[in-house]
Amino acid sequence: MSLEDDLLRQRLEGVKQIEALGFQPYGRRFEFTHTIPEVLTGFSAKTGEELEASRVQVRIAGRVQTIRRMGKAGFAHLGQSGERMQMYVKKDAVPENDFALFQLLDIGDIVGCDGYLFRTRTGELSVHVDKLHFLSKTLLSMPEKWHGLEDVETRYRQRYLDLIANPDVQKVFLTRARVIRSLRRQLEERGYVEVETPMMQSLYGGAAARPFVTHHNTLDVDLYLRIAPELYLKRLLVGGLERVYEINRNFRNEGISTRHNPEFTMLEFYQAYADYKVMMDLTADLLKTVAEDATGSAVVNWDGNEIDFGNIRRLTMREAVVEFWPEAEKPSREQVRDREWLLRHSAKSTPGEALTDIFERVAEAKLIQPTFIYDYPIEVSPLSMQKPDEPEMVERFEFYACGMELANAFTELNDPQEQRRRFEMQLAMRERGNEEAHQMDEDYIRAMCYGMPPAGGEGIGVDRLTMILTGQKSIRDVILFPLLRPEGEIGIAQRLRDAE
RNA sequence: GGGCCGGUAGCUCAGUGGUAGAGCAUCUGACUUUUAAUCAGAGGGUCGCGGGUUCGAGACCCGCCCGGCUCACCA
Repeated sequence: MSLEDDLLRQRLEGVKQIEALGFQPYGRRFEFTHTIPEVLTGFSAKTGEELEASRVQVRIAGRVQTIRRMGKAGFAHLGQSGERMQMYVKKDAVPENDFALFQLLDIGDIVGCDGYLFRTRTGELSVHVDKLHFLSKTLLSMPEKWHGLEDVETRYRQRYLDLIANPDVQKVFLTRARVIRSLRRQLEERGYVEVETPMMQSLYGGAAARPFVTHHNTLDVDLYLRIAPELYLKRLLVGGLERVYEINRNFRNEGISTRHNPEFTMLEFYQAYADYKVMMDLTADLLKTVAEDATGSAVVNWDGNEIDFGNIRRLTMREAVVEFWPEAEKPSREQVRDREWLLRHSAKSTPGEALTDIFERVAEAKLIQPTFIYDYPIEVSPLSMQKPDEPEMVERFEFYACGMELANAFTELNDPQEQRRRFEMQLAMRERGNEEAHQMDEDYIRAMCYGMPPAGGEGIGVDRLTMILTGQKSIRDVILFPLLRPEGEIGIAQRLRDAE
């Protein structure tokens, strides 16, 4: 018999013993007086004498993290929301069956207790238990108390176990929630309206990426999971919703890496009568405030670097190429706008694609401090408006930090004739085999034919922003259930059946 | 997809060709203020899977599976 099956039998035997003592192994509603964090914030400052004088009675609940039994008494720590509280269970202070129950507890069980607060001989704030409550039995053994759960694969596949064993993981996801809450609040304060647009689309667009395909049976049509909500949000601008935003998932059928998950969360927002410069100023405000809301400071540490969201540089793409050129002899300002020079320094076939390619190779990884890169070539920007004085460039910026692209924004193209020409250019690219070229979206053009207000629009990658604000180096550490290959046979049902 | 690294007890990890190990967890016993409790004892392993080399493989070779990092593409 394997150890694990042996353990399962022992635990199931424990369930019967718990029932025999008159407790329910899987309990019901439990009304506590304090959460463990509330007890700690409320009473950590009190001395033992003060606690003795006021005799504070509490009822708490949590998961058993440690047990130290010493004959006719013992200690256990209960964990809740990443904090822990010690309980002291003494044979003559609790009913007989409660002490028997204490003897049966396993690490990982969920229990509650009544008792009064006191300080132990070593000074730890603890609950002097007078009644135990059993709430839920664990049948499997918990990860080791000192190292926690470190196996990365298990942490992602069984995130619940990761959250139990590694309190810092809970903190990351609580910070993620604060990031999203802050973004929502800031946009709402500026009059933005949250909307939901289709995740399943018969035409996909708004970005350059390969899609996931699915099928609707009744309509008998193939549908794509969206790669971006952009084209729908701009239809809403046409309809008169002048400030809209959506925070939701995009799906891109591309590679997986520390910075890419096939489904990821994007904030997209559009503001009528604005342009990319307005969006840039707005983004600077949003990012500074979201950093403060999520972490308490506009300055955060990421991979050993102080990242200051209160101080964002602004460089054109060409300036960035010059500044980050790896050799001592840097190109001149004239060279980085010279068609021949650009094509000589890249394998791409147009000057604009070449400039973008050179920028990505030369500058992107070095953009550690928060930076806006603006003025992009038209070839890589099919939905952006041209610069009035320089038609081969568009009014577009991206935001970079920690060597990652975090946001992409532009003055939205609202001329239907020009949009039609851009789509036709993309179709030509598609026919030449570019799978990621934009599809023609006639309804989008039709919407624009009714008049789309001038507007600025932007997308911000919420997962990557959260990575920086929580100091995580892999996107999987800010996504609760990142995509992995399906696991093989687990076999728990069979084991439970065998142990019954 | 390429390159590099990893998979040994429930967990964290040792183990460079010769009897599969440690700590935590588990089980038994002792212990009424411990806190990585302590003390005494015990059980627990298809060494990711499949081939091969060898008198002998956890280790060496080949293939496969799963994961991590990285490059390429993307946000």
